[in-house]
Amino acid sequence: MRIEDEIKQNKFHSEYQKLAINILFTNQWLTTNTTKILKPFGISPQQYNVLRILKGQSPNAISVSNIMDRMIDKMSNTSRLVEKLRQKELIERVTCEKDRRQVDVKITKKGLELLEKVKTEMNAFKTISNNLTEKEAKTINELLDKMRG
Amino acid sequence: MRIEDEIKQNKFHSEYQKLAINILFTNQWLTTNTTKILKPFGISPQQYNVLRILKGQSPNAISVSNIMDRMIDKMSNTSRLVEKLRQKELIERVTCEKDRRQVDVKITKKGLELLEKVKTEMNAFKTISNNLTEKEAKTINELLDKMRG
DNA sequence: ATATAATATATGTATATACATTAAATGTTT
DNA sequence: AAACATTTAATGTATATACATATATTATAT
Repeated sequence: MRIEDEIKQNKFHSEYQKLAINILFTNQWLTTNTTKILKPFGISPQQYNVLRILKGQSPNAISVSNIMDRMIDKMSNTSRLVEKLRQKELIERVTCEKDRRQVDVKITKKGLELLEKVKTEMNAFKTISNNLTEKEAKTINELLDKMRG
Repeated sequence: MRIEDEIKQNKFHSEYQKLAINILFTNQWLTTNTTKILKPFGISPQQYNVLRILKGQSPNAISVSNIMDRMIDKMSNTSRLVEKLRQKELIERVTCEKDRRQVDVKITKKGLELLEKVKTEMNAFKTISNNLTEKEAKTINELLDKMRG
């Protein structure tokens, strides 16, 4: 559905202004869908992001600031997100011996198992790949990168 | 900067997965920039969205649910956002006489003046139009609409 | 060696968000 | 008209977020 109809606004100041609004709206659409998929698993999209970062490093541990660098939302409160995941036993947290300021974080077996289950559900959300060709997806990716400069 | 470098992830499962992450990241980038511009004016991006919707209807008033339909983020707590704006005297709120469940909301002179000042600052944020041609912006708009189905 | 700066993480706080529930007014059915 | 359903808005509540500040540790400068 056209963004014009989604937010009942039929004129935009420019194609650029429309693009800004379209990105905000599309993000909302995507986040709502993801949140719904994750809800039965008891984790938020941001916690999911952290788990996937940790899976990428597994079986190694990485520091909290290292996680932050890799997060989609840089402004997140990574310490508290990590603590939430620890309470659910999805990750482990140990003070680094070499630099005692750092905290080494590692995904647990339980965390990896949860990600596997989530993956099945995520694969069911095929709207994007149903509606776009791979070439079109690539075009958007290149233009978004160009846009941010 | 390429999304790969922004989040230090050099391989993606597919162009589609990369696109989902790119949209989330670009949204974050855009929201951070907008929040910074709005901060000196004491309003959040969501409050700004409501003000612009009301400006679009001005000098007429519209109901809270009507505002919600036009908002980028449909899940927002429009009642509370409206109340915040009323406290700042940027909008007025009157119970509708014809249907006493409804509340008619209208932007004030002060609200319109604030939007004018914000506009000047927003115009200074030219990153998008500097980095993309109008045709490229249009391409993304069309593809995002297509993507959501 | 001591003072100062820089770094890593955690905490405090106000606001925002998601979602469920409530309350009031209006519509619909019988 | 009475009972029930729907709509509109507000409120309650738990969690998340943004941003400032604090604390501990390590690095650097004097």
